[in-house]
Amino acid sequence: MKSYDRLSERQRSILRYMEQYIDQNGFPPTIREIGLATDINSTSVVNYNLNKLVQAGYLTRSGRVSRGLRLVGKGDNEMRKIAPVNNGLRVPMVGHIVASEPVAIPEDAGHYYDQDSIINVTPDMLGGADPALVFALRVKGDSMIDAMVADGDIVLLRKQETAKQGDMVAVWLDENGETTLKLYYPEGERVRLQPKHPHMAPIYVDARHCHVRGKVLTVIRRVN
Amino acid sequence: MKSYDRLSERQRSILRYMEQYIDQNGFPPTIREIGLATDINSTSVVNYNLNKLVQAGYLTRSGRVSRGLRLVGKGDNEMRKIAPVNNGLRVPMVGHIVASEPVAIPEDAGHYYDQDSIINVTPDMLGGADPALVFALRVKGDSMIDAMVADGDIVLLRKQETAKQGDMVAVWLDENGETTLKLYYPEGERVRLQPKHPHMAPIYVDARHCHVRGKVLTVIRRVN
DNA sequence: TTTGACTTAGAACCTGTGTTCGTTTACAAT
DNA sequence: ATTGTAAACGAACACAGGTTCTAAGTCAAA
Repeated sequence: MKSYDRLSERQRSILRYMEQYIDQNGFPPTIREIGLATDINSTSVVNYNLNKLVQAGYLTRSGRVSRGLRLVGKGDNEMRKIAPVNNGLRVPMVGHIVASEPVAIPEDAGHYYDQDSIINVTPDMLGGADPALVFALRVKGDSMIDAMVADGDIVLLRKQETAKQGDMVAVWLDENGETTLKLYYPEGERVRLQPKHPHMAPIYVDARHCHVRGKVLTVIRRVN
Repeated sequence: MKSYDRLSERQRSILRYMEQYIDQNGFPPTIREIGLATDINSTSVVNYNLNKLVQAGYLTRSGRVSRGLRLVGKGDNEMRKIAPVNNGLRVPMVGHIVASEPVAIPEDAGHYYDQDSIINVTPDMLGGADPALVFALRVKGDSMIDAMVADGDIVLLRKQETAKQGDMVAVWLDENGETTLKLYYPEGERVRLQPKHPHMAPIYVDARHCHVRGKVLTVIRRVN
């Protein structure tokens, strides 16, 4: 994963246009307007490059709303963000975690996540884990609500096949044919999977049919 | 047309909302958003009043364009320059949010936060909000567990005194003498505070004794 | 009471606009 | 050549959101 993102001429051109457009109109342009102005004949390409710019930290987007663009770094007050700060890390979003569907865990080498699915995080969110082993999943459905994880949440996991008592892990259950997030408590032959929500009964499964995929490091939930 | 029209309360309300919204999001609101915020339940009425405001010279419109609104006399040139900005932003952690204790919200005036209480986040976690208005709180206790927020979680909030329907907000309740996180649903004289957890009964409070402190943008939970 | 200007509602309509997806090209590495 | 990946394309989709229309409620003046 190459880490220098030199902006392409196109991306620079988009920024230039946006700056001018906003200054001129008081609101950001649409994807199609950007395309027209920068000689891009496909909205998806504009969209693609906009996401690149978000990754590079040049702007932020409000998903699914028209003109939901915003240039980062508008004249702020104070020192707030002055300090260079450690750079963000980039973590691959390898898919969704849904009940009744296995999770595609990135194998040692062959990973093929598309660029769009890379999220930025800060080092402290990894809790010291090797960034190379960290991946992200988006939670679909409320099946993990008893683990205090809601639909749409993003979980950062560290790839590993074992777990310590009390770890919050993503486990594949042969029996149920699904992957879930639970608290992990090995008890000899069997494993107790304790929902995090108080007053909810634990699940017991055979240790041989319970495969740890990764340990949860952080849960991120974007609200609205 | 008599040009000396004093603005109606509604129209003034629209202007107020627009100003706040633009400041907050960097682009103007939609007709429907305006309606929602100013208790107008018909898009045509909003449209009607917007045209009035144009007549009165308070704003200009770009026909048949989404968010084609522009406050007149409002900063055209606000020094929006493209600042590369690396992926990290710094957000002050202003304290804890606990049942039965008020939250210290940072005031506009110059404030000084000590190093330890600053956390790093990435721009996309702010959902387009002005970084200068964002602050963080650490959740103490399980009192907000019905809002899917657990002990130890960090919540990123945007400082604001108003909220839209469905927003997850930090509200101060005179009655209970505490601040909590809930989903905000204004219903005329009263406010319905809906816990996020399904199958849990909402709380109803008098709108006058319910003060919004900030809107939750993101919830971050470090596991283990 | 009637009239007419002003304001509000609600729904229907339809274009604008973000999103997604299958495909294709360019280029570098193996 | 073969493979893998970044980048581009264009079409289709879905719904957000501006526009328009009909109807009705308010209120002051006649």
